[in-house]
Amino acid sequence: MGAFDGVITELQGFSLFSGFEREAIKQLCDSSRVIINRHHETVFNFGDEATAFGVVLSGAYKLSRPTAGGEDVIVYFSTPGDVVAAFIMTRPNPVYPVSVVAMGPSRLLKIPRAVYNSTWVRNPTLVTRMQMSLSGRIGLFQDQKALLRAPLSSKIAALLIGLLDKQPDQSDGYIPLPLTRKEIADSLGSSVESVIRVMSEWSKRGVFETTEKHIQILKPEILIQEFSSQTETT
Amino acid sequence: MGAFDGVITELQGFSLFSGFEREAIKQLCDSSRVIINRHHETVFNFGDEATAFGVVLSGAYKLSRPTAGGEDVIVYFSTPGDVVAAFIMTRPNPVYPVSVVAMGPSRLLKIPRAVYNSTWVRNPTLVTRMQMSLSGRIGLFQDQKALLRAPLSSKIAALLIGLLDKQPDQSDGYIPLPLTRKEIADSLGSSVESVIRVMSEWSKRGVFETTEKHIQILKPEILIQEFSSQTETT
DNA sequence: CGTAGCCTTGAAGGTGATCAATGTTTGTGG
DNA sequence: CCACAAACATTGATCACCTTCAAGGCTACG
Repeated sequence: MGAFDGVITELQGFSLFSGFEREAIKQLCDSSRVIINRHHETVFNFGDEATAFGVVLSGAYKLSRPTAGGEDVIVYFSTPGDVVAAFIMTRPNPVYPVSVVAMGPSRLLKIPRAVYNSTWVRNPTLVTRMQMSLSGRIGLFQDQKALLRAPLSSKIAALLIGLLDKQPDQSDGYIPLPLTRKEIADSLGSSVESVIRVMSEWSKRGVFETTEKHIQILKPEILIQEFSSQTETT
Repeated sequence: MGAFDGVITELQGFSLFSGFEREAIKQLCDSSRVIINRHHETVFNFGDEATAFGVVLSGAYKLSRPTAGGEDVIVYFSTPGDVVAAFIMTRPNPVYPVSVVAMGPSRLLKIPRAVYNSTWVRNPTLVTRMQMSLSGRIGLFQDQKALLRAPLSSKIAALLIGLLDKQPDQSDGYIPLPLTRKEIADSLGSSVESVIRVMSEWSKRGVFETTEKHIQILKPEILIQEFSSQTETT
């Protein structure tokens, strides 16, 4: 059990477990394992029987599901501290509602379903925190829905600002996510080409820089203005 | 307390409370009141301090929130048995994330926030059911996101089928909702005119009929085909 | 060193938004 | 009970944004 000590310390740093005793966390993570993933590796597959859920320890994972057209939609970007697939653990015969794929080198604490139903739901504090996390996710969906009629540039700006807001330290504008234009398009329900046209423009203006591993936002003001104002020539 | 007996029987009929003892339900509904609303009456206002949540008893309520453009987006249509605003009760100083407005004559059981935090979260069965309801809502959002690139006709078809699926008895294609084209547009992030153009076509073909109080779907096959197939001349 | 995935740019076309005008229904108060 | 305002429904014309299709270059990885 010594190998787990570091993990428990990591978990204590997440708001989900903040203030929890090490011993309590250890019980909540009974029989769980740390999964180490490389870029593009899949942890859970859409439609598979859901036997476990996870807590993101480091890196990031994208949650996606197929559409009728054969394309994929990215539903959510999970960053450290996020819980994935936990909310369906209480269902009778759960299947994964999304695929979970690593973005860059990432680590996930994989916890058996039985632990959720025996231990997690019995802990009132944890239940409350989970509900807050859940309602936060719903809030995100609602925010996105409110942007349905906004121009594509607003949606991209909102996405980037949203990702930045999730970072522990947002002051430097650094988003440690290997995010491709295709993934942005899949997340917004748009086409790669359109996303590129908007972002190249910003890139020229020095609004941000991207490498294959991260995004560096240099002028967040422009993004904020973009998604709050309706009248913009781009 | 006799006046409440009928309400408790109603609640027992909802999946949220199925199998609960009358006495248990009575405790969960401590200090709550039945609110009777007419068409267009507002129960909760977006941004107001959230002091209570609700359970829809009869009729329906639309959940909407304003957008940057001054328009409204309809986020969800609540029907009997649905819980509204419950998920934010555990937050420190909650405000309503949506406005709740009656669609036609409706009744809502309004429960003080304190009851949620003292009684509801202590009941493991109820917590599990709430989480299932919540994850169902998230599933809906994901389904909608998967349709982002689909033509408007598919989105409208999916909305109607979704509403029909929520009805206790769906076999007759009857949806007891006074749903306007504008509300459909606001729910899909589209314009009234576009919605009308699609629906008039269907109306001519006898796919459905609408009155000021309900929707009668006559040929669900056509709707199902519309939103599952990608190639359709309409 | 070849393939696959990603990025980029251009041209053409379509779906749906916007604007405008009019008809219809509902609810309200005199 | 009538008149009027307000909300909803409808139809047409125009236009913009974004998609689609096509083609080429770049980089990473086996």
